[in-house]
Amino acid sequence: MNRKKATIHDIAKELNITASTVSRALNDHPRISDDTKLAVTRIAKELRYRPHNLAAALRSGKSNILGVIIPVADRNFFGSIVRGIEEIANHANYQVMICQTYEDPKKEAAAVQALMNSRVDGIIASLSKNTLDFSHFNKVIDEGIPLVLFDRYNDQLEISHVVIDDYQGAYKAVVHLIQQGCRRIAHFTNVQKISIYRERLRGYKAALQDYNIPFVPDYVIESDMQLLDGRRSMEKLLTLQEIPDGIFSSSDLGAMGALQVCKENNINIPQQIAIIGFSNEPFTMFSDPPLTSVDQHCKRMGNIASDIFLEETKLSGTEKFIPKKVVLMPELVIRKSSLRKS
Amino acid sequence: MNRKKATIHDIAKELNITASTVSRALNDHPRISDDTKLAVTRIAKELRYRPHNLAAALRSGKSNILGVIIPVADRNFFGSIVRGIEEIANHANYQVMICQTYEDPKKEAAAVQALMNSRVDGIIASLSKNTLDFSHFNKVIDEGIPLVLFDRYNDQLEISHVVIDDYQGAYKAVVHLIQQGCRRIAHFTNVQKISIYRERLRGYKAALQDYNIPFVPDYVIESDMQLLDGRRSMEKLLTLQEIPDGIFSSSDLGAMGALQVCKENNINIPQQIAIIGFSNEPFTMFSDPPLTSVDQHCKRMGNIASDIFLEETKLSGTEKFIPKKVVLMPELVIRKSSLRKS
DNA sequence: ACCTTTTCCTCAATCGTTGTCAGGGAGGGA
DNA sequence: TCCCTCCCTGACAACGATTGAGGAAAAGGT
Repeated sequence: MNRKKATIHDIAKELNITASTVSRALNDHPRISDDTKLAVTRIAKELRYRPHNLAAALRSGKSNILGVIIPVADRNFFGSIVRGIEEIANHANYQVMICQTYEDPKKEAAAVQALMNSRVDGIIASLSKNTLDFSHFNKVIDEGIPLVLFDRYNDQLEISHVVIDDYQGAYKAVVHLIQQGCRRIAHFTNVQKISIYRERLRGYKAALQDYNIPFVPDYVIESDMQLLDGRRSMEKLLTLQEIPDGIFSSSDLGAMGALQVCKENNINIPQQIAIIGFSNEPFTMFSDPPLTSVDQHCKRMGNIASDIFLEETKLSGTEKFIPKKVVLMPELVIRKSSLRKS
Repeated sequence: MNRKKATIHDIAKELNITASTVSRALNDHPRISDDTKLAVTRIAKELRYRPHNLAAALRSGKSNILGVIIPVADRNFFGSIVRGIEEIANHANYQVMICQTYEDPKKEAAAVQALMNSRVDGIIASLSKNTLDFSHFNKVIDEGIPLVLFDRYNDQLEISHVVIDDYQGAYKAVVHLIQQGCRRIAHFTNVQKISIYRERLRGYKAALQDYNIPFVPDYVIESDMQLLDGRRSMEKLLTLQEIPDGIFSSSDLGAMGALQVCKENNINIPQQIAIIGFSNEPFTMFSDPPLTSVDQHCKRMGNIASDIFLEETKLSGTEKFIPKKVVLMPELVIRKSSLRKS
């Protein structure tokens, strides 16, 4: 019977008042008497009234939707981020709209456009690995829509962002290796397009220097750092005259690949070669030996990104917010793959 | 300068035509001349016109938003599902809106409500573990909004859903154990509220029966099947007079816990005890020995859920769709934790 | 009794698009 | 020449909510 949904007009008619009053009553407007508010909410319940977010959004210019752009949803890191974002956003009464870029800059631009068309109140995003042209993000800024980037960032941009201190993370990891007695430390890194990998490399070099360990170019191997890449990189290392006695990989998968190859060659980990990964993916704790890794506090990163968005939203309208940068200190999670002395 | 966004009216004014015509031109309406279409798109680009999805949604009653409800985003299973859903939905021009329930039925009901208020065109959801009251889902059905459940399902409902054949998955796993020579096979399961665990238990029992292996109640252990639960369960098993020689766990984490305890007790895996998990989480391939597990084809499940949604959307309006059930055959991924004979 | 304040509510416009209905102009057939 | 189509476009009213301005009634002060 009640096929059609009830609107504020229906409530208004029922009570012989206007829709305006109903609207204000429902929004707890101070200049509406408690009596009417009560009556309105009562009838609203009776008629099973449900607010029409779209209509409200259209009129008010506020959709209460937060757009999130991630490379892929099925990686622990991004899943955790999404969780962290949603946790906070939801409490502030925002719905989260998700887009995946699959690391494709074109899809990234399309996602931005789609979210803008949906009139999201803000966007939280992580750059795709291959993004070089950032004009789609500038559009967002130009429109005055709060934008927060996380993890992957580019210094050309002046946008709020939350990242971890990749430099420190790498530094800590390498220092730990040194303290465990490693002197020939290799490093797996990605092509140097994206700042996080540059920073980690920088941290790696700095640690070596601080401990007077010579930097050996042959020990730095570039790849995509997936499992297979890690294996190949390790195999390459094994052909050197001076085989490394420690590896700091910028990805956990890369580290795992190396670990597998070492085991297959009966190389003792950590005694002969100590290994450290990056990201603290869930699988790191289950390998044998468990893999030491650098934790990025993913969920927290998501929380903070949401917080920044909310802040900027609040400020919005007054004047343009100055970009805010939050740097989280990563945490070295020490496990057996790097622990020589117990 | 162009602070305000261009609307179809702006385009119309520019060309001395009406907004209706512009709208039709942009939507490639057949009764608009190619000339006007061209002119419109040209001016549209010039004015940087961007469609206002909300306005269109309000008017047309179609938001092109698909709601997704999952327990949590930071678990591989659900991340993959989300990815699978978005992949398809995005191609069909839908945006995906995400809600997490954290396994809380109240949050689940709230999520349904929120999505309905956002006038999503459909909802894809997985039940929270503790949901017993399904009225919020019935509301969705009553409103005629396509609803698709995945993985976790309840037979009280008559709703389209896509699940894997948990019975077969379990059956295959246990048969594999038997073929590897196991005769005393234990099973880790969850409390029996949710059908997937009941089905797996059923498959377990059936396999035993088919191979004339007696069912030993002591070998079935109920828990939440997290890592620690798995450990405790294994410890419990080790106190029995007849220690099992095979374990089929309904979760990978549970299996991992058992595996850890076995290794700590110098029990050879798989020779003394063979172990199989369920879900084929990423970490299963990295443990030592790698863990045999049952793959659920998560991403594919997401794809199919999206497909069903799209189908129902197409049918919608004609008559009510009959609920569709898709059952995926799970795949036993055999790794060393269960492989005795090479 | 009169004027001022408060308190509470109504009016009407508006957000950007789309669907319906009607109409103008060109072209063809008789 | 007239009428009938066929194409294309215009006009207008929704969709459901919010918002600012304005006004009636009640309350308060002198």
